[in-house]
Amino acid sequence: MEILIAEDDLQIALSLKKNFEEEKNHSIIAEDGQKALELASQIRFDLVILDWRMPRLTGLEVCRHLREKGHKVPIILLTALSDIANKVDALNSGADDYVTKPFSFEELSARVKAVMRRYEKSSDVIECAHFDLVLSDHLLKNGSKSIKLSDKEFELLRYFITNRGFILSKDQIAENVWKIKFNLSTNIVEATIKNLRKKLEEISNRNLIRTVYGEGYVYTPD
Amino acid sequence: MEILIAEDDLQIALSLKKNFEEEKNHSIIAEDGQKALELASQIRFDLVILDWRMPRLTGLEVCRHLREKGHKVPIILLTALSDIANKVDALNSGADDYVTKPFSFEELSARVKAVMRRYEKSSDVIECAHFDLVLSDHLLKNGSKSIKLSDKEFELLRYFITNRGFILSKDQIAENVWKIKFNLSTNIVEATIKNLRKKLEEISNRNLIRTVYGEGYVYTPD
DNA sequence: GCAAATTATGAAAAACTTTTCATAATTGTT
DNA sequence: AACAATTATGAAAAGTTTTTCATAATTTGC
Repeated sequence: MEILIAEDDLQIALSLKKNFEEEKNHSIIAEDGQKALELASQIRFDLVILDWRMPRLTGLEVCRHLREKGHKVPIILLTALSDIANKVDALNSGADDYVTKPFSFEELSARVKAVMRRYEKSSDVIECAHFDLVLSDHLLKNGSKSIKLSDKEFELLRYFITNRGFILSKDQIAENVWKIKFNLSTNIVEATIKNLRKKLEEISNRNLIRTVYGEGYVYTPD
Repeated sequence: MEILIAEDDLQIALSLKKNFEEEKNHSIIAEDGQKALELASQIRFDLVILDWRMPRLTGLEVCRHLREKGHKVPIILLTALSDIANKVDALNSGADDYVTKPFSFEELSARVKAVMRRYEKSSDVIECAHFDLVLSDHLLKNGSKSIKLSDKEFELLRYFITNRGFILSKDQIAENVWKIKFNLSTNIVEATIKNLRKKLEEISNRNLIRTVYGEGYVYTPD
């Protein structure tokens, strides 16, 4: 992992660098805000750690500039200040998290992991028990097979997955997937569920969508 | 937004509920960990707030159980403890964030917003200069409009975006987007570029795909 | 076990997407 | 400016997806 450490206190910066290196991560130190902004604009980092108080540009300013330019890199702010207004500012500036000084490397590391987990989780693939769902490709995948879902099948499955374990009525499904106030004169939900079930069966050899008579359907991944 | 507040101190719980309601959010209070787990398993919440110290099950235990069952709902832990080990535990348990008691509603609210922002934005959206591209929906969006791309248009645009600034030959495009060894007897690339250009023009009022005569096409977002 | 309600399914119809093809417009070269 | 090559475009043809509809199968309560 490539980390940018923006911190003017060289003692802290070097200590962080050493600790990150023990975790097999590579880091680059920027000694002021301006340098940090330049580096982050030129090099692709996996994580940016910004000290709040720095010469030339504060961490908050660097963070805002990066977000304005559309950079999505995970950012953690280090702040020596403990008052609430600043914490609120930090989170509203587009930073993903902040750590209050003084902190142990252990605490920073836990926050880094949490932030990275969030970024990874919100990735393009939802890993389900019996298959992976590739969001941007609308593709069901397992080790050997790969099945393309139609638009409606995909949206239906996504709705089921985000509400796994809950009974979803046909009205609810129609409203959320088809975005129509449900009009009982159609059985489009049943028809699409039939097609989705067929593809889910093909990939998982299971019936993952259970019918609850009179109430609706439940998606149960187990 | 539907919020679950798990907090045994009724005074705190009711104060949170009142504050959330002022922000037009609906909340349900669970007075112990067991209740919280049951509610979260039955009802679909947009956010779960768990007090650390609760009768029957601690917030941490509720959090772990929910994550084990595959629930992806955003979770924020409230902790009265300030020692590092617990903060680390909190983030490693699958919670998205934690707030240390005592806290102001303002601080909790900022954290809620940060957590929700992360869940919503995630990496499902590529923010381009003149529009957003929603990957899973194959949708071009700006403030006012929303245009659906067909599968091929989407894959073509994604290929252009990931290779912005580079001239891409028709052979390259055909090989990467259509996954066919190119067979010069078709003008499918030109045809699809025409349609994609029309939609990009509609959303951005610009010709973002430039033709380089004899060489190919370049996507230039500026 | 029967009747009423509900859900499942195959197939036709309607609506879209993708591809092809013929022709028009543009570009670079001489 | 004229030409040859390349790219753009409208429209038809082929292929998919979405929706509808009629009928079959299943479930629940009596």
